[in-house]
This record gives sequence, structure tokens and C-alpha cells, in this order.
Amino acid sequence: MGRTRRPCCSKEGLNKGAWTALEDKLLISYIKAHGEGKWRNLPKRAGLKRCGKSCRLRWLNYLRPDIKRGNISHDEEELIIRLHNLLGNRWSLIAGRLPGRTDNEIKNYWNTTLRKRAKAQASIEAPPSKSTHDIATEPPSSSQVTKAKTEVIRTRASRCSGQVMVPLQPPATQDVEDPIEQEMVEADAGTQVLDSLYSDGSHLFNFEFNELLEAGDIEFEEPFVETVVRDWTANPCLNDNVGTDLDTLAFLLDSDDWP
DNA sequence: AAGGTGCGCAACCGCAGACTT
DNA sequence: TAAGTCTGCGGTTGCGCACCT
Repeated sequence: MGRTRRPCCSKEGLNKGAWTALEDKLLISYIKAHGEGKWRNLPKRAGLKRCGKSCRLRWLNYLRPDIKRGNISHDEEELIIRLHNLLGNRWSLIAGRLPGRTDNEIKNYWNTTLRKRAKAQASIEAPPSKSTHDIATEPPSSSQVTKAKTEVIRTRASRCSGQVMVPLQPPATQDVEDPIEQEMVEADAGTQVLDSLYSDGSHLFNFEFNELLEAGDIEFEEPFVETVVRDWTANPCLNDNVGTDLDTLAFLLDSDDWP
């Protein structure tokens, strides 16, 4: 791009750091009344001394009613590991396939828990070689930097349009001599399939969530704001059973069944 | 009890694609 | 078509807490 950017908001006089309960309440009230979006103008309209980005992040990662809190289950963990092997550090895509979990949460969980475990396991199983996720998460060595010049590794998810193109066939994968390279090529092919099937990964589960909402199987308790602000853990929206049917994701645990 | 250390997590930052004018 | 703006993403930071010495 290279164009000059103005900051997302004037930084003067804005609060930073941890959010207060009052700020949360203001943000929730505003979004409940006016909906998401227009993040730049939202703080002023909502009476918040925050940057729009900060508001968006707070809402998406913490205040959204469909966020599931609590420990990551074993099934979810397995899914994260497998999806990470497939997608690399594309946290939003991974999160889109884990109902109620945010990309930030998954990223944190990976960085604090799973990466260490994966590293330890990798060193036991194959000491000299590197696993796919190590390549994706660790700073590149000088030899990797050289290699990177000849490889195309998609590290950043691209925003997708509303149109969904379902491929009739999975993208052809080229043959590569190095097994690690081959794995990465295949992983990228798999990513393309996922991206094609679910242009926005969240649709997969939002569909289920919205269906439950419409069917009346779950409902928001009123007054929503007061309930949520008073006690997050008592949030009636955080029903453990909502959208957590991980059996439906079993196909992700068996890559042989991928299209 | 006090200081040091490590860990987990919320929040910030900068980049870049998508969208609008 | 180009310039400007909005939004979303991944990487990183820093605070607070728990545990250890």
C-alpha cells in the first residue's frame, strides 16, 4: 500500500489498559442498541474514552454473548492441534471452527500450552527435523530465510467476499521431494479447500447458533446488560451445550476423510 | 514474610486486504 | 482508477497472579 494512514483515533486523552465494568457496560449497551460496526465512531457515540479498535477487540474477545468461557476441553485441544497442523498460525480460521472460542484465546492457549507440548513431543519423536508448526511459529533461521525466498507460505488469512465457491475437486498438490515441504504444500491445499467451503469460518457454527436461537432452544435473559455485567460466569448465553457438539467435528480429527 | 520467577491472559500495535468515495 | 478509510488479522507486550526459594 504505502499510503499514509491516520491513526484509528486520536490517542490523546484515551484510556488504555484493562477495561472497567462501567466501560464494559457502556460498550454492551451501545452495541445492543445499535449493533456492531462503525468502530471508529463507536467510542464517541457510546461515551467511551477508548480507541475504536480497542472497543472492537474488547467486544469480540470478551463481551460477545456467544463466547464460551472456561477450560479448553480435550476434544477442543485435539482439534486445535490438528487444525494448527493444517492451517498454521491462522488463528481466526481455527477459531471459526471452534464454537465460542476466540482467535485470541486459541492463540494464547497455543503459545502458552500447546506449543511447549508440541515442541517436547517433536523433540522426542524426531529430534533432528522440525515439525510443520515449528516452521510456522518460530522465527526463521538463516537457512529458512533463504528457503523462504523460493516458497510461498501463506501466513496471513485474507478476508473473503460473501461469495462461496465450492470446488468440485480439491486443489491439485504438487509433488515435492522434501517430506516437510510436501506436508506444507498439502496443508496449504487443505486450507484452500476450507476457505472455499467456509469463506468465513465462523459461518459453520454461527449457523448452528442462530438455528438454536431461532428455535428458541436458547434465549437471552433480560435485562441482558445487567445480567452480563453483574456476573459473567452466570451469563445465561453461555450454555455449555450451545454449539459445542464436537462430534460433528470428528471429520476434522481424521484428515484421511478430507475431501 | 519477602523477594524473585514463571505463567496466563487481556490488550495493544502495525500491517494489509476490503470497501468506499 | 486512485486515494482514503474501515476492518480484521497475527505478533507482541505487560500486568497480575501463583508458586518457589
